[in-house]
Amino acid sequence: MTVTLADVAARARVSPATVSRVLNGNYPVAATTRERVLRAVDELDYVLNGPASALAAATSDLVGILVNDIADPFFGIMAGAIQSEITGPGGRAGGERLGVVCNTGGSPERELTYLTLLQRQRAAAVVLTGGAVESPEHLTAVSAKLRRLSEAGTRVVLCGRPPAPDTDAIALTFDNRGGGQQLTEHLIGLGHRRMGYIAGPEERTTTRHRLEGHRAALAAAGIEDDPALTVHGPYDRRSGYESALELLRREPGLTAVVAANDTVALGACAALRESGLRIPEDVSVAGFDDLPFSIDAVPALTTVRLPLAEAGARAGRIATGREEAPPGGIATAHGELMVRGSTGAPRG
Amino acid sequence: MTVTLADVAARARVSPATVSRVLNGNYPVAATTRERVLRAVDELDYVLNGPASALAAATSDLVGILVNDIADPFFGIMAGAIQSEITGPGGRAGGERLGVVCNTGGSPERELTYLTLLQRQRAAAVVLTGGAVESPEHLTAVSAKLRRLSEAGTRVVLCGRPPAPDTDAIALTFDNRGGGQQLTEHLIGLGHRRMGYIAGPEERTTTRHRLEGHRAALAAAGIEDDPALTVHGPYDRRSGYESALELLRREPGLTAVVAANDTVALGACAALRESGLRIPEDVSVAGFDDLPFSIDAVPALTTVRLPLAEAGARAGRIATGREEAPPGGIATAHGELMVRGSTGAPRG
DNA sequence: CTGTTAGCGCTTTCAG
DNA sequence: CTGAAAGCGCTAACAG
Repeated sequence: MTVTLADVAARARVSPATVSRVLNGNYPVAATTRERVLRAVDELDYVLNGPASALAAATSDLVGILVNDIADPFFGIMAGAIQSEITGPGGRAGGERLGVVCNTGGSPERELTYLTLLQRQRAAAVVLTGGAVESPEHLTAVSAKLRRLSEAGTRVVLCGRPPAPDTDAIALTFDNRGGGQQLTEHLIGLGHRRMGYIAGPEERTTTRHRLEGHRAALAAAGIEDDPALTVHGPYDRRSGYESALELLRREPGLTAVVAANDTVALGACAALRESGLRIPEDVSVAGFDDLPFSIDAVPALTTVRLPLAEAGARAGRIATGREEAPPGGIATAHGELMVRGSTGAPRG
Repeated sequence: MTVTLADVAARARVSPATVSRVLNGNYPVAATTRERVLRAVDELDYVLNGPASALAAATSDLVGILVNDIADPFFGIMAGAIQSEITGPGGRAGGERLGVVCNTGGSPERELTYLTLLQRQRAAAVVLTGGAVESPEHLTAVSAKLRRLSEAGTRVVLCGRPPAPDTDAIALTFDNRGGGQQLTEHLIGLGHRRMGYIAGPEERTTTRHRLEGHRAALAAAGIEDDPALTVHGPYDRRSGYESALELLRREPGLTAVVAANDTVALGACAALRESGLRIPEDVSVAGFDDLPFSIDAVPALTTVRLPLAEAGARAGRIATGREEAPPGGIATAHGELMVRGSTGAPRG
């Protein structure tokens, strides 16, 4: 029914082994033989059977990319960069790898499920993006899974995620702490003293690191860190909107709002505006990530640019073995402060 | 080295077939035997070999989702909805399907490549999202590929994409033409007569349909369709920015700009603002899609909301056989006009 | 309800 | 440089 490698072999009048060799291109084959085989492949419209090939070779051309939220450009940009480095010539059979992105929705269970699914597929590599959940059980469960994957020959790369202790995973992290600190220092430099902070979900590393940077800046400037001025919520617009309102309620004298990321910042802007406050005259607002839409906010958002695409591309290359792992298996990329219209000196 | 089904069988003191049966859960097995097997699986930390299983069963648990641009929330929202309906219990082995998204970058070649890769993996289903490229060669190539996939038992679903003639593909399309028409009718109703149109890439169906709707509205109102007032470009912010400038150059008397989608509209807004024009007092602006950020534009964007998540979820269910295909294999979802602050009556 | 027996289609030594 | 043969790990009849 469906065309198999044996059919191709018959048509090209060679053995199946030879066909396999030309398809995989990893073994010397006479030019004329190769051509004959290729012609037969073409004429029969043959497509290699991936599962059979993966079974025999004990590894597949699949590369999994895990993201927390596929609808969020933060992950979309990284995933796109990773995938474009992965897909293309260089895989085993037929020379093509299959880079696929899996959406965990931020759920630790789904992350584990996907990891198992990819392990089951004997994936060639797995790239995990975005902050990790810090619950101890999940951390050990993920580490164990990653170790098992490594043992089975799957390359594991973390992109924009802190290193996983006790694993062979290569980590390309972002300096969220440093970025957060820079941002708050900028605000302090403008004269702000009463600043609200809209943080991400409590248990994520990204949240914690950005917040730590913020607090480090406050401490360095001798500003008291009032716990009432920090509110946690998901990384979405709605959280920004509601948290900004809550902060205003708690401290009407606020002169600036620092948000966990750009999306949250946009929500905060909406809330402030609806409360009759001007940005930045009455309240300054800052975000994080510098996603494409941030420059279109009115006023344009002050934020910290993260090299999302660059890190993703590098992760993709490392995952496919086309680039060396960084020394020690860890590399840190720094953010760049982008000062724009949404921050200014406080009133009075 | 790695644990196989035979190891589990040995430990549970049953035959490999029995282990397979409890794992696939598609065959009666005594409760006590099942339990014994499950325990062995657990103790051995056994993970099914996907390729072997797929080879033997002649189908895999992979479901591919093709998107044009993974960094664009338009696709992210659809892909997320599709994937969440796909992943989860219901697959063959171990009860889990692997929904994976593939980023074509809008390139017809990469689309075909991914399709071949998925065919090679014996994917259970494939969902293609977003507008298709209309070049005749590509159209026939894709149709041929989809036919081949269907023949091999892969379910094919199109989501937000026009039907593919001569294939068995189920199509869930959007009424882009109707949406475009409504939007322009709204502008005409406000009194606009000189409107610029920033269209998407020339060869895509989505572009053509939205433009046709716009023109239909013009024609119905007896407004001449000046070709100079339509500019084509990619579906990105930059195109919106530059095209708006170009339109202004061609027709300084413009009172409204209709954009191919929200992202383009945002770019246009930036250009207008920088040209010293107020929105909507001097120029009205409208988008399409109603992506989450559109409500945060200042002023909020008038646009057409498309049921992205709903369509994606349905596509996911159809792809996994949990929902009937619509009659005739085609269903059309309509957009909803969202009138917001970015459109108003023209000057004078 | 459970075991036995053939493969699924490819890769990979091992010989030539 | 090419062929023959032995599986890879699982599923699916077919018996029992």
